[in-house]
Amino acid sequence: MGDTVNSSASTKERILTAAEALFAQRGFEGASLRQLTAAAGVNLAAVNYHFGSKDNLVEEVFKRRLDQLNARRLAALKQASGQAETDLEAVLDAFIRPALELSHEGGAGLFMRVLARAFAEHDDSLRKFLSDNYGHVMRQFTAEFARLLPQLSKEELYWRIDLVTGALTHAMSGFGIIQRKSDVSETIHREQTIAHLVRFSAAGLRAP
Amino acid sequence: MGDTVNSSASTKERILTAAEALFAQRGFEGASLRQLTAAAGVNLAAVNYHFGSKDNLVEEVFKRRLDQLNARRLAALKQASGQAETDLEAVLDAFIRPALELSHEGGAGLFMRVLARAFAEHDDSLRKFLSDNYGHVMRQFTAEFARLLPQLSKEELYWRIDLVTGALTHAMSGFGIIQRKSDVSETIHREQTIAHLVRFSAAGLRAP
DNA sequence: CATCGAATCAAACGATCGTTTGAGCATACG
DNA sequence: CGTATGCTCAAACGATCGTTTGATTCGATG
Repeated sequence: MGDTVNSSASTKERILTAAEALFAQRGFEGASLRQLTAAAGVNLAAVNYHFGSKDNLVEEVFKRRLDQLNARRLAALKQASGQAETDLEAVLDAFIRPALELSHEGGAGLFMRVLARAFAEHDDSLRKFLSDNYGHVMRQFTAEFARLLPQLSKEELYWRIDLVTGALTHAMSGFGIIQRKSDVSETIHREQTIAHLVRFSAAGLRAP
Repeated sequence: MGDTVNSSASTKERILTAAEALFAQRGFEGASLRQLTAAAGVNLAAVNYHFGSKDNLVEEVFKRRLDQLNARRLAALKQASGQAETDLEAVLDAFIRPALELSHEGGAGLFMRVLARAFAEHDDSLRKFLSDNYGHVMRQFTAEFARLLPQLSKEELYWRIDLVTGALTHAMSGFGIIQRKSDVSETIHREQTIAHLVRFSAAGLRAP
């Protein structure tokens, strides 16, 4: 296993990139700072020097990608809801596409596995962290869904959005039975995944 | 934090029960044998004596619950598909209900968080393990879904079952925004969860 | 050129990890 | 009674963990 980082990047960037990939592979506790710094090609002490602690590094890895995801989702939602006739599929696409795009790009493109793992870690401090960094985006999407699905009660709507999130997280984690075939490009596979998710979710949201 | 185990159970049982709860809380690598044996009220060496290694213990924890889940799902499917007119909702109930029941009972009732975490861990050996222990059950459900949804191509069907699994896993992990309110009993909350999952999934499976 | 501060380095720190050891205890069997 | 067997126990093993230290390097600044 060779280095996976661009040696021209700054030490901080190289640590973040290597950490993202290694956390996705081995988990937060399973990935040691020695493995991490070796993969990044930096000194062991660099993590504590630049980030203070391993926990802070974990938080920075999250923040970096969550900020991207939030920004792309909001931009996509703004465009979708700006149309003359906004439809449910367009809003779902704005919700789903940025997440899947981020899970296939950037460094080793493994951030979403990290996120899926974090979902399973499931402690309250993480819940609060995600709520603080995610809440306003989810509220905007929820409002748009509520406008498009006026027949649903608030509780019913929350439930269904939650289930859409579950299906999306599962698809992003790459754990499902569906594996990309070698004769299908990654881009095409992603588009198929998005199409399946949007169709399935739209029907689920519209359920009688 | 006091002991959480019945002191009358055998050492092996007490280890399994404590391990299930602690793995769910702290993860497989985060939960140490010293925490685990202390919670179980047994000696540190007891794990290696009875299970050989920590890895074997993890596997036993999985096997114990997966066997239960498989048996209940197959029994429920047999009953559902034995009806004169089997409908999609009944098969989905047979798929979903045993999983949610198991996630709310047994020891601290936390096994499904362990499973959800394992989904996120996501390495190939685990995939193979789950495939070996899960495969025949999933094949039976898939066959029944295929009979009830003849308009779907095989690939389309696999995709949608996978998304149902994602929604179910997410709901089981308890991470969603929906929290049980204190004035709702656990049983009622579970029934509501099942109802939402079945309705959402049925619509998703039937999507045009 | 001299000096200062940021960055990097090898080395070591104490803590904790999974596992092993060998003695001690209890019950069952001849 | 003597011994064999299954189990529990305190203690220790080496390995690895995150973190800290103090020296060293290096470019920028006065």
